[in-house]
Amino acid sequence: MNDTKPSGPIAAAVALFTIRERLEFLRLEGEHGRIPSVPLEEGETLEACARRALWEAAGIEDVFLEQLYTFDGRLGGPRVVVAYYALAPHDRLRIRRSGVGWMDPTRASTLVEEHRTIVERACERLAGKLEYAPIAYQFLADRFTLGELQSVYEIIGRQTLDKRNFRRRIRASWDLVETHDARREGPHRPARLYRLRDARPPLEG
Amino acid sequence: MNDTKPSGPIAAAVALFTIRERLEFLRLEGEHGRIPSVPLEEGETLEACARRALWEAAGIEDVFLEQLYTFDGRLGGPRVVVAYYALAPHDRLRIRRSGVGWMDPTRASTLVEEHRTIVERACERLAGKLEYAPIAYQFLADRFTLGELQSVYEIIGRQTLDKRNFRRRIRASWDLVETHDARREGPHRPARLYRLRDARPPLEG
DNA sequence: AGCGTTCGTGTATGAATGACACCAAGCCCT
DNA sequence: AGGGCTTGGTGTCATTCATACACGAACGCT
Repeated sequence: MNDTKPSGPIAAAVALFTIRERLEFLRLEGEHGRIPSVPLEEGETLEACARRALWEAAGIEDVFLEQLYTFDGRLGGPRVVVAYYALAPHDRLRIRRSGVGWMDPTRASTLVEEHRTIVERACERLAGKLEYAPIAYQFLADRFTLGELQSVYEIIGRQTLDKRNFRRRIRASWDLVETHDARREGPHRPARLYRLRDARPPLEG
Repeated sequence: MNDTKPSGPIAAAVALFTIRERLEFLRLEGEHGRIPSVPLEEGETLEACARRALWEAAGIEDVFLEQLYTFDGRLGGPRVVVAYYALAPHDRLRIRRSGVGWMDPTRASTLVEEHRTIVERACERLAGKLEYAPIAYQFLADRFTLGELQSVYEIIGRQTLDKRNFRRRIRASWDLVETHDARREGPHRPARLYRLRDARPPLEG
């Protein structure tokens, strides 16, 4: 967590995103803005190392995780940094450490350069991947409404979408299962709950 | 090049592809099938290391190179392996070392497992990227015919394409410049030569 | 009972994609 | 010189896909 502290030659860094009104990422508080990052240990896989970074920084576990890119480390830091991004529904995250908070990725410029680059590239990957892979549900609970799903797309894509066209597109490209339950929330018609068939646990895909 | 030889904790490995009738990749000869791979040196960038792997194994330089994925190394090898894939036109490659040859990627199963995985994932990435990025020209000379370009798509996609639809698609999505030259080759009508506007040198993009 | 709010559905139009056939230009051979 | 062979180069039509758009349904609240 400090540039001058000696560390192993390889580290994993994780940009964890969640949605709470807006898209946000997990940021370590401190003079130099950083995201969770720890050196790779003996016998540890890269993915395990990335998960440990989240655990040690924030006590967070069980999130969707995908490798993003590997960067040349900076002088005084690790030799290389393997960057991951992670997605999780906000209400399933239990932050068990202090010293972390959420930040709008459009304000990533306050991070140290290397971590800013990771957050920016993760945003690009995320926006791109929404278009061709069913990952948006990683921000939602196991069962979700189509309205919630549409919100994820609108927030990440920064544009409103037509409700009917959106539903047609999702139904065509995702393998959704309509449950018999609905979510009632507020003084209006309840929304049907769906789940993804074969929704795998949030492991690397 | 030998599992038991000590090496640094980080290595770069490169799957170099070219097209010569079929899609082929550069393979090191020897009992255990391998692709070029060298440990990262002090002060060297990952990309430079990947280029050095190609240089030391085959005397090849100046190819298009893109990072693919970073793997956990296997016991006895480097701690992590940063995999790259490279593309180059076959006739611009000068192989200046012995002990290397070309192999059909569908026969990658004879490689050591880690390198087989790299070749397979590189093929997937390549096929996917053809659909949305103008990289196919990396297999061709600076100036190329649309027929040559179509061949690249057909070989990698393993299916024949309609000539007129292909040309319409490419003209719509690539920024092509029609030169005033043509390539005469064989007893038939010469083909117009095109080049890509802003065709950058084959560096990482 | 009426109001406010979100949920949920179909159609009509324009855009993009896929299928399809012929003449042109060159070389070779007779 | 003419005919044959081979690859280069072009347009239209049918289908599919994407976009724009409006209204009744179900609930809670007052």
